Amino acid sequence: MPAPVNAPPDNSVAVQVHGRLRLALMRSRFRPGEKLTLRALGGELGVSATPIRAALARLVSEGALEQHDRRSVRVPVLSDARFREVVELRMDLEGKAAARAAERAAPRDISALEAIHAAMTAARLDGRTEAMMLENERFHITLCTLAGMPVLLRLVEGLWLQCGPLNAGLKSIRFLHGPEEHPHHDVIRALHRGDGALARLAIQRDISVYADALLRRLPAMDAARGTVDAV
Amino acid sequence: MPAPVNAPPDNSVAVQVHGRLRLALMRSRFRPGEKLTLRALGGELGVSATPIRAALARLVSEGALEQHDRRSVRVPVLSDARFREVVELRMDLEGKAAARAAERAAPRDISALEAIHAAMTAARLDGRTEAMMLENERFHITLCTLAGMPVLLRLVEGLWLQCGPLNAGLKSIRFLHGPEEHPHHDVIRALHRGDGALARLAIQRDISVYADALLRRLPAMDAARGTVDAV
DNA sequence: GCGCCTTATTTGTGATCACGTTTTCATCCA
DNA sequence: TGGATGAAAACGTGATCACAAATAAGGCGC
Repeated sequence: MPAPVNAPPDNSVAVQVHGRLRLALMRSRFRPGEKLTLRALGGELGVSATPIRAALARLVSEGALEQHDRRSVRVPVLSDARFREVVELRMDLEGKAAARAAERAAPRDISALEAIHAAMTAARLDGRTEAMMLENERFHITLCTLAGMPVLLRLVEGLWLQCGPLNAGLKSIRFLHGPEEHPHHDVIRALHRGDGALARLAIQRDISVYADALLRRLPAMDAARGTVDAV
Repeated sequence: MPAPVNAPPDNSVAVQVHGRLRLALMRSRFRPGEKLTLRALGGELGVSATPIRAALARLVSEGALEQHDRRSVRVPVLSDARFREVVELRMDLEGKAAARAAERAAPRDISALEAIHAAMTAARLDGRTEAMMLENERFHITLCTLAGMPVLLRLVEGLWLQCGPLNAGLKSIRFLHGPEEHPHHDVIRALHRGDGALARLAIQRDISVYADALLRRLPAMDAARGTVDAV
């Protein structure tokens, strides 16, 4: 076919590709260090190189991909130190967002947050790990939304995208704490009380214990899936 | 001409355009709310639409531009609240970077910082405001580099890009404090002593007094150059 | 003189092509 | 058999084209 004939149904093809690649990145569909080529992705997704180029450019700017030299974009390797840095920044930024959210959240906002955590707990009990992690992300992002700070929200989303590839791949981090003593409950309690300092501490504890558990399992994971040894 | 004939001299045309647009944004060459069109920019820069598209996509992802609906990227208006938020985040993030830099900086790093501040002071005394603000940015960015936190550095660069358009347009903010009591001196002193807490406070004070002065002059500036009233 | 409908221009988008560079692979000589 | 060499395939890049949607312009009826 010589040109696009039918109307774009919902959104631009480029943003669709961007979303699909973003999701694939979050789920570790690509190995760290893997080189992404335009024609291969285009053939796989059934589109030409143009929207792929746009999507890759955006992902590079968002920090989700790296371009070592020009003419090769790669999935970042996310070293140990880099992961620690992302976690530290997340604790600062999400901590601030939680504190601000506690001072602003309306009851219905808190209810929405409780619903998300309930869905996450349900997925956890059913063993649907991937759905659980998706709901976990929704919890954190929604909390940041409640802070009413759009610039901060963008920053946090970017950090999630960067450390997203690590989250997938692990299967059972489900027994860090019992369902009743999950740090999210402390966050919700703090929101109900309007206690900003408590909300900050709670979300920071949540991030911290999760990251620590991830860091302990990280060497084993690296050994399991073969990371592409870079040039 | 039907196709690119000569070899790319130094860098890709797309990144050149990206840099030029980024610089133009920093210097307020575009009015807030102005719509940027592919063909117009392409004609102005003498390139086709393709590299312009890539550059605009990157700038949108970096937060330097907004796309209200699809098929129209605009220069953000940067409301009062948004500017305050960017400043608050800069204080947090650059404060952390300064503290970390104080614990890590080698003497030659501090010397480089002093040289930048000297160049900035010279530009200030000569009345070269634009050069002064450029050196000021170099000071802040270099300080963040010294923290050895690449992710944090990216975030701060993005924040500078977002509030950059405001910095230009004002001419004489030069008399906030005498040349000897500039907050940068406190930062450098703190680096020499390896005092992280002091460095954080100093850079935060620098950001704060500058932002306050800017906020006071902001309504007058908005009245002066006509902001494009959005649709 | 004013509002609505039709037409013309503009704009973003995706596909395709041409070109230069890089990488890969097969061949050949020592 | 091993390492250098040549050709060929692959890749990114920028220009160009065709098309759809949106905006602007123009003309008609009232």
